[in-house]
Amino acid sequence: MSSPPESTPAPVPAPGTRPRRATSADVAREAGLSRATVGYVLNDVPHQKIPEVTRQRVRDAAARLGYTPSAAARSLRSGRSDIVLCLMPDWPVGPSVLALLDALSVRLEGHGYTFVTHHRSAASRSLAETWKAITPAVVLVLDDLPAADTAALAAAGVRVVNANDPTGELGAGGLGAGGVRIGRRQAEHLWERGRTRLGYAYPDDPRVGTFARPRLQGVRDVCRERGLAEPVVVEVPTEPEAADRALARWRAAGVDGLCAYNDELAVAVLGSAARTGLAVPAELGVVGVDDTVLSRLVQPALTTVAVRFDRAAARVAAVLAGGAIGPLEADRRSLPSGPEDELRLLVRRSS
Amino acid sequence: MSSPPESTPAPVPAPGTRPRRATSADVAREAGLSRATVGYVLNDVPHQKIPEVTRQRVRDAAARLGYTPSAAARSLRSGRSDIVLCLMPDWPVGPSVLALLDALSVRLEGHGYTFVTHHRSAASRSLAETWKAITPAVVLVLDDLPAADTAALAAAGVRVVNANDPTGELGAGGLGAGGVRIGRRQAEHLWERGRTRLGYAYPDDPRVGTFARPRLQGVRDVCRERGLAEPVVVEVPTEPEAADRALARWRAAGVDGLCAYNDELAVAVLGSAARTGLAVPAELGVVGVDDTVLSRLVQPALTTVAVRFDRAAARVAAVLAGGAIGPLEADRRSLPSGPEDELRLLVRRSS
DNA sequence: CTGTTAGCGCATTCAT
DNA sequence: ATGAATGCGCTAACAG
Repeated sequence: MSSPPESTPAPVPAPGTRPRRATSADVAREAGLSRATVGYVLNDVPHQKIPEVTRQRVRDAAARLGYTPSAAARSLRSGRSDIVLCLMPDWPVGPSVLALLDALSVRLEGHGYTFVTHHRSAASRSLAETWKAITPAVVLVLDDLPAADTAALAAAGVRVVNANDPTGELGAGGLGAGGVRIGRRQAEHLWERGRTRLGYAYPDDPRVGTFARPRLQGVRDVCRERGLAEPVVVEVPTEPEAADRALARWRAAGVDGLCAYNDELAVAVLGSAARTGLAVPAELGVVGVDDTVLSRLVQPALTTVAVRFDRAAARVAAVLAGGAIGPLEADRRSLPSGPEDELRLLVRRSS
Repeated sequence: MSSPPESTPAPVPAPGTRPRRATSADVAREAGLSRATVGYVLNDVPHQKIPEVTRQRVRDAAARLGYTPSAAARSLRSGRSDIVLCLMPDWPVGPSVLALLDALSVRLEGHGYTFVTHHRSAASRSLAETWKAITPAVVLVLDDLPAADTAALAAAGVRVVNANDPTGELGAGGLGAGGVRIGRRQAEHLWERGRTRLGYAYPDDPRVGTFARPRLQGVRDVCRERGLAEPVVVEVPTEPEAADRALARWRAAGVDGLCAYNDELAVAVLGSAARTGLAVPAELGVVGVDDTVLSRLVQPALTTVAVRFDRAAARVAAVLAGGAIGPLEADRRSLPSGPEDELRLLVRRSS
């Protein structure tokens, strides 16, 4: 199979063998220049003064050959690739996060990066294996990372951006506008509708605590500001019976307005209300988060807080791409608006 | 900031500068051997006869230095990386697909691959940019790929596996047990429950046709075999009004058993039934697909077909990892069971 | 000024 | 068990 070294050192690749990808050397040959010159032109190196004619010659040759630099060689040289690796949490992400990923992907492409995600689960091997196989330029972490991994990544010189660290590069807004604002929006809405006793449906899964805590905090803040009593927080596993029990507790406490961690829990409450004959919204107003497709389809249709991912993505991408650019700078650049504009309240029937 | 070249060309990395990653040369030095030997040992090259003592010496040194081969150098040499790239469709994937990805990730890691996904959307740049930046060993395509991209990938020698191509490497089972079986299972169940006139809720989004068509086909097949009339197929956009209209049509046609493309559409129908006062399951039996968390939470709880992703993933991973292994071989190897065992019917209240 | 030579970054593998 | 070559791109130092 291996072709023995021909006596004639043919620079012409054997026709029909395998259409080897064009390399910078090929471009150099085609243009009648050296590989160095090709590199300088194609990378727009400032120190080198190369006349426009030559530049064009190189670019033409590159185009003719369909040249694309080898990512492997490039990252071997530079130590890192153009890849932004997003580490997905091991809990099931909702559609909102997926939408954000889509938007983020487009955004980062605009900055010359390639955006990929890695879904790890409890059974996964060490994270180190993964990022070493990719040598990403940046790692975007959606939930918390084990300290060991954080340290290892830092040691390897990989920039780690944590989407939920208020002290991190993304600032308090974090990803998805920051949970506090979401909770605030829910509570404000219920208050405006005349609800005076709020409840909170908190997720059962400890893994989503990073997201849930700030949201609940937002609700708490509003209650305090408006002079309402503390919200009645109930942890609700995603099971019908659990929802029934939770609903009973809220009823006993006289709750008339309920903020749910997300649409899923909100629907659980809606289902429970239907079973037990509690009238929504007459007796209880319910607000979810995510604008899941289902939130429009359930009966009654669910009022929910949606995150505008196009905006959130723009902000996050700016931070990820601009290494030195802090969140404030980034905001001022590409966004006239802050994280608060990334939220939208969709009022439907359930509130 | 840039450190000028010292007059003393110190082979010792300046302490405290940057803890450069250990290379195979470092291991060689540490073990007092050559880089070649290190390579042979660490890669278990069969032709080379290296005594066990030496092997151990190398392994110890590698462990001591925490050596990990540079992925970049490796793929520069070999022409491809250890990455399996999954191209996500540009339509919103459901939780079932996500679960499969998780399982697949774990599985492929077992085969020495790194599994990453790329979410592209309509606004994305050319796919070529993406895979050239990654040089994956295999590309797993979830929906159809533009012909141009398929050709380009093939030309570059990248293996493309299409999850939904019955003629492809994954065989008729495809990913997720193949849609036909899913539809069959839904219809069989309704038939067993005494439903004699079936309806089908077909998704509105043309992009999911690849998944929807075979599922509907499965329902059709069962109707034919059981001597039932053709199912009443209605395209249902995910909007409440649309669901209402669809439900009206099914009622008019005397439908008493409904198969929905997925849980989402099933819930839409459930919501519509609740609004219009149609009794489920008394007057209409409803079966979804996916076992969404929500399917348990809605009222009435939804009967649904779940895919066992652990099994499906094992099968797919075996095909992806074993280049030469056909689907049949793969099945025989790691799975005593075929794709039909990858399905499970969860009977709840709605049927 | 313009463009070249040469060597680095790492792992793999043939020929010795 | 090893030296040397290979894969490809980047760039400091240098020559025309």
